[in-house]
Amino acid sequence: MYSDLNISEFTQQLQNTNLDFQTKQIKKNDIITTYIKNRNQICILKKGNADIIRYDKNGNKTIIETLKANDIFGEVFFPINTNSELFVIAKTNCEVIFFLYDDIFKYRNALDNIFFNLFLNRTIKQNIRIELLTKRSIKEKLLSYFSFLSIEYNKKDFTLPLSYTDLADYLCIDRSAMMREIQHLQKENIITKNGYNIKLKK
Amino acid sequence: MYSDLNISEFTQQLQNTNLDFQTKQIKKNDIITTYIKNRNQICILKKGNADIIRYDKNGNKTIIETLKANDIFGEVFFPINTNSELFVIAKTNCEVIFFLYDDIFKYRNALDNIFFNLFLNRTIKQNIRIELLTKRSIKEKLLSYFSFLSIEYNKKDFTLPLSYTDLADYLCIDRSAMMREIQHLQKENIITKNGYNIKLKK
DNA sequence: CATATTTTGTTGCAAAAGCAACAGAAATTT
DNA sequence: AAATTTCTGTTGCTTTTGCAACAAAATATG
Repeated sequence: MYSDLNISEFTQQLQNTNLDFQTKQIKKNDIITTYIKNRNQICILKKGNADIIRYDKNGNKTIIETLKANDIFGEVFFPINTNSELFVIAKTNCEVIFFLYDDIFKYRNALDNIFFNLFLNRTIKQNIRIELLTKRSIKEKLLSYFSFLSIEYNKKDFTLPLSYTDLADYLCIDRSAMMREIQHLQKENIITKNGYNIKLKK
Repeated sequence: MYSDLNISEFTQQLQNTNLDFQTKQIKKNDIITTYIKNRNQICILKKGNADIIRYDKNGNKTIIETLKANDIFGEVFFPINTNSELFVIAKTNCEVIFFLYDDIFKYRNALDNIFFNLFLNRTIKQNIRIELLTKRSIKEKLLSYFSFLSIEYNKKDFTLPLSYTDLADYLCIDRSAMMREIQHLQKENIITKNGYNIKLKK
């Protein structure tokens, strides 16, 4: 999309640095990687096609992302969440370069690092959004959102940073249907609510 | 999230470069920017909160992204689509730094540029995904997806790069409901379909 | 501080989407 | 090339979600 990418040239450049990386061949239908908290892997798909997928408790498969040659992926980009294990599956035979975030980070200067981090934070934020939007019901969307807030604030009770009207717009659902679902969550004793204050009861 | 961001330090560093940028104060509820094709703006929100929003033809507002201090945004990250004009609205008084992609790009060396582009392409890809997932109905999700393929291939007819089963997983919808909707699109004469071949009739 | 505007909370009803099931086609494996 | 597996196409039924509407509460504005 933006400018020319030449991964094989890039790979050659890599050889001339001290940057640690590994290249692997992966067979069709095999697992390229699973996202593991704190490993902070960054991968580049050099050849082939792959999917980042998740199965939820109802057995629904979600394709989180489809990957093709030159795509970058890895748990660095994904805020790992207890409820979901992510797999990257080779759809065809693949060639993959594996890095660690910290190794790449060392290779950058001060001004670059700021941009690097702004990009990284942006992509993590987008992934949170995608994680919410891929949930199949209003209830799951809400619970995932509350769970993210709970992790962010490191508390079981927190104040919504959004009005309910805005929250519905953010989750792309009908506000009245959302309010109904919040009532259900209270009746089922999963949350308590007091104005914008939400408490997760588990 | 990853490492320490210090935007005011960053701003000072910027003063010592020849990088072109502008800083503006924007009042609450004012429009910070609209996304305009080919302007390739990159912005950093230095202070305040803002939303990236879209109104669809039914008047549904969608919050595409919520922005807070240190967040990066701009049309560089968004594949602009004829159906949707995006606005960035200040939720509080804001201070914003404006750059152009090309100016920032000049400031980077060869190895960096590859990573820079990989990041950029990744974020664009995520935005496409978010764009699809924020659509309110199966019909709109399908039409948006077809529209993206049509733009990517630069043709009104194209072959799906996914099975129908996978497409449903990608769009997070039920396969049978999706097939039913594809039938409707054919009956309404909006598309023709022959196996994995789709033609947009407009 | 009185008035206007926006947001919340709620409901009955309509529409959309999901679920289950299965036959036939296509693709893959042995 | 036969057998197995996966995918498509379809349908009736159920559940979920959206829509419309409105009163009460909260917030913003002159």
